[in-house]
Amino acid sequence: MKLPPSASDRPPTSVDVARLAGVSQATVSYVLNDAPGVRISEETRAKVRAAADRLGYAPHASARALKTGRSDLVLCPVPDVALGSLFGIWMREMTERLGERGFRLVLLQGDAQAKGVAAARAWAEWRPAAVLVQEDRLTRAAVRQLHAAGTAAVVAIGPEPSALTPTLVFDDAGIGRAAARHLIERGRRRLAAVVPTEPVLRDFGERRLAGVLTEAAEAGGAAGSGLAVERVDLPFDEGAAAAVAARWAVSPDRPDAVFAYNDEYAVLMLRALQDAGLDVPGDVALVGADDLPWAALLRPRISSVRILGEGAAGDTADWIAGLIRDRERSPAVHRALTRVEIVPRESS
Amino acid sequence: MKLPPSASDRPPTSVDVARLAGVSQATVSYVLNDAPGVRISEETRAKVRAAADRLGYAPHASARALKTGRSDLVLCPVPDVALGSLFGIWMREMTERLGERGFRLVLLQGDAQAKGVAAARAWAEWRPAAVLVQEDRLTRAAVRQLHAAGTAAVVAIGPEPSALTPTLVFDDAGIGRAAARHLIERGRRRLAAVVPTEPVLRDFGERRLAGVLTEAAEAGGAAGSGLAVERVDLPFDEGAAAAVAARWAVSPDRPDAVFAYNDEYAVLMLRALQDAGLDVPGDVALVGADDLPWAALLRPRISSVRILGEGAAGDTADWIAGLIRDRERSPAVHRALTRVEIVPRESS
DNA sequence: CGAGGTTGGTGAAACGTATCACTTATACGT
DNA sequence: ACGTATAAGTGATACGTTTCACCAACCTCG
Repeated sequence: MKLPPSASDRPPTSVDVARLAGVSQATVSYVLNDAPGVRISEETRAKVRAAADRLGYAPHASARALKTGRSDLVLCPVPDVALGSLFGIWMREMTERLGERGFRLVLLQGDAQAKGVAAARAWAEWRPAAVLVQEDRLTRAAVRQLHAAGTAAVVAIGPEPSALTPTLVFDDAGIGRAAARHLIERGRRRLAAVVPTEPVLRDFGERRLAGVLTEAAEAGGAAGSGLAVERVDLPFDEGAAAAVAARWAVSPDRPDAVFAYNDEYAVLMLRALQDAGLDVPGDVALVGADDLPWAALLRPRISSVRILGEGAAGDTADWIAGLIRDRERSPAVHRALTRVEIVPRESS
Repeated sequence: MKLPPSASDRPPTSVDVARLAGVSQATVSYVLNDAPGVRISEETRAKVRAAADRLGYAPHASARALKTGRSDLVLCPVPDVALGSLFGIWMREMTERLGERGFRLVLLQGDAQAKGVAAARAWAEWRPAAVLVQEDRLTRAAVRQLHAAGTAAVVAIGPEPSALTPTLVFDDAGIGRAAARHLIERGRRRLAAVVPTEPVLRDFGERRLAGVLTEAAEAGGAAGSGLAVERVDLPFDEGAAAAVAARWAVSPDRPDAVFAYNDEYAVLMLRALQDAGLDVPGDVALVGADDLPWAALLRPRISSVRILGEGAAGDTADWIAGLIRDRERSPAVHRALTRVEIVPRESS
């Protein structure tokens, strides 16, 4: 393959394409963008496309963003890329669905500490169409900064609707509810819920615990009580888990069921409970969450709450696209990943 | 907090800042960029900065990129965000280190199928300073396309130096070597190495297997042989693993040690081996990799190869920055994550 | 045969920034 | 007092697009 006769060493521009095709630069723009309501003959279109191809022309996104005043970027600053496989699946699908609607989802990470208006200013520099960000990293000033910089949609991600801006609600409480319902149906009455102490996970843990409490309260009213919920704050540490298990081993009113936040904490609790001489599920039932593939391989196989991520991203992408188009006339709340189901196995 | 008296609803520009500060737009640019070799009084600098602050001015990154011809973006198209925690740690550190050098690392995902020149054209649109991408998604035409669009550094990520462009070598073979060395030192002679059949993981698996083979060959020469390595292609499926274990259970020359690719495959093999009546580590030793926290909690606790990610990113960031500055005079190969160590536990 | 519509384009003006080439005012050396 | 050096800053241009306002043919029809 020969190099096209490049007039210079600078990247080819639409002017170069126009020159090669023998048309004006405006025509190139119209053709390559398939501009609606513009009449260009098929013959000319073919010439332009051929010229663009020959030159390996790639439009200058920055020039376009400058001219139009906004980019097709949807920024998503994340605290940590490895937030779990569920997040990865959701992200991949969101990327695809937003792409179909003309947007490009981009992950920023690293500036986990950057919050508020300083972070907002950094995000605003690329004039994104939308910013998707964890609710607790937003302030009123940050939202205003982003809007002032032309960001059409500032979307908070959190467990409940934000007062500041439209919110994408991830229903972590529903995970706790599903776990609790399952355990109660199996006849368990004294539930424990693990809340991780790690910075990022704690907030999710709180919500999952809240779901357990909600479900227990409802079932308690219906089934005539006897229901109790114990909260267990736990770092991912074998010693800490062992201490909890040791306490339970000698306690007459120990929990007969544990919702362990997720499958990783479930294996932590499993080990501790077994080491303390407690049988799972005989003495204590155990439920994790996220349905990680390897959790089904343990002894006993661990029951888990599965979150159904597939297919839901299309609606969310539509919501975000709508928000970008017209923030006023779009619903301020969208719920994602609401479909959860228990996968019962040997541990409960 | 009151809104600054915004003259319009458009985002503030450097001209607005200049007007408010009573200076020219050029001065604003010089001050806010700390331009070297330009003499501006401290008094004026203060005025400009105050005005920018009052207006909530955020520079228009696209306008800057258009003017300067290049952006500070380092694009990293990844097939899947949840590539494992190690990748996450490495990414976070790279983001930080590149940030210190004036670059912004950005993750693109989703277009996993996009390869070659079409993908390159899409990446080139933002005129990134560098593109970091899995080696197998590059072609000669793609590299040329990116360079033609002004990308200073096209970096391949792969197990060995690419012929096309500078390469960031991730030494997966070293992981296999470390596992094999450990097992051989423990007196094992008939090794098996698991290679996942999943699309993304297979390539890594091949490299880890290659490391096992290398180490076995070297040790075989020294220790007087008897060493054998069996390759096990395995999907993450309990039935498939059980079939392998069942075959081994009745085989006189079954492996006495398995390197399971990673900790997840290790638990898959562990379950299958135990179900087949084989003792771990009595009959078969087992080693995983990635040192996931929960793998240490199984029965038996699983030995693992740990990759030391911390601290190595600074050198890599320097290398990439050097590549961007002067591609010709920079080394064409950089090795990352070369420090691995075995974490021996009960399973080996 | 000329008014008016349609087809197929073109010219030129921004968008917000960086930066080169100047300009003005003051200080300095003799 | 004169020329020169320096400090402090300004004016204007160009980067590559999109898009608005035109324009030249050609066709149609009374």
